[in-house]
Amino acid sequence: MDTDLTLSSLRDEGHRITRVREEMVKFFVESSKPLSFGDVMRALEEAGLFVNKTTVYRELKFLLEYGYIAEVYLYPRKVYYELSDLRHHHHLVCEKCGKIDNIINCLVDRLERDVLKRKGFKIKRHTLEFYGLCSDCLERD
Amino acid sequence: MDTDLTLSSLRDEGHRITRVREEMVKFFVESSKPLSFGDVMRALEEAGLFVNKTTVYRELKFLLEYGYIAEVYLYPRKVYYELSDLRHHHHLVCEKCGKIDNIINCLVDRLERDVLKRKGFKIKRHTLEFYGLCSDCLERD
DNA sequence: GTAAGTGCAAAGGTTTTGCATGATC
DNA sequence: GATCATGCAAAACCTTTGCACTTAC
Repeated sequence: MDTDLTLSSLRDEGHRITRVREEMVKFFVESSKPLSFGDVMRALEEAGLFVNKTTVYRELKFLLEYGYIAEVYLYPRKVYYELSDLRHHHHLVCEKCGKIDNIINCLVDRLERDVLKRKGFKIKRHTLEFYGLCSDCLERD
Repeated sequence: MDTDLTLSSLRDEGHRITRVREEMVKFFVESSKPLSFGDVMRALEEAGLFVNKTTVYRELKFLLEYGYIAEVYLYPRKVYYELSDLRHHHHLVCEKCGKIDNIINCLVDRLERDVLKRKGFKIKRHTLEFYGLCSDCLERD
């Protein structure tokens, strides 16, 4: 999804396009990794938009509510947000530098059928996060 | 690990065994699922121990610090704790009733070798959580 | 007796709410 | 101009800290 398409979609659904909304959508579309509340605040400031934190919290909630972004919970105890229409993927979290990367291959589907059979649990979705050392930190070791 | 062994281990490491510590260790040993801060508070009250929340937070921190329990982050935005010496496993979280169950088979190891090869990311650990409907909620549907 | 655990109150951090003002359509 | 977005202050919520008191060893 690109920024303009997303904004059109928002407009079509009857939502207003404010400066903050526009910038935040842009950040999410252009980001290759999940963004925290702080990441968004910082990005807005860097774009010259000095917005109140309440507004950012409300906008995140808005984008969540209308399904444009999704929440991701990563160690240590932090909430991140990312576009919800990304291809199903998982995260690589470097435990040294904190860098987050995505991997888009998911081999868990087979497991899911197995779990339903063994536990009678109908899986609707899953999260899979890997923690370790990114290639940069591996080299520096 | 059983309760007495864990308490002996704590004693051997020079830690004191208080009533709160003893009960909390017991809860964790006997629980088949991760416990939240609130779960622990409630369990203590049910055992007739009306303990200050500060004490519970401190005890959780203590058990974490000495590696007796580990943190688990589950939707929606909640921290849980579980024994850290459990066999490697994953969680089944029912999105309707909130019940949490464990599954002890992990087929992700193969994936990890793959990720190192493709991304140069050295995986040290991973978390895998399944969200869906437990067998009880499936039946009631 | 000493070191560690506990309770209470207060402080920190993060997220939400209420209400008056401002912007978008 | 009606509705939605925003800023500010205050509240709510969760977790931690400081300090005096108590308990385990």
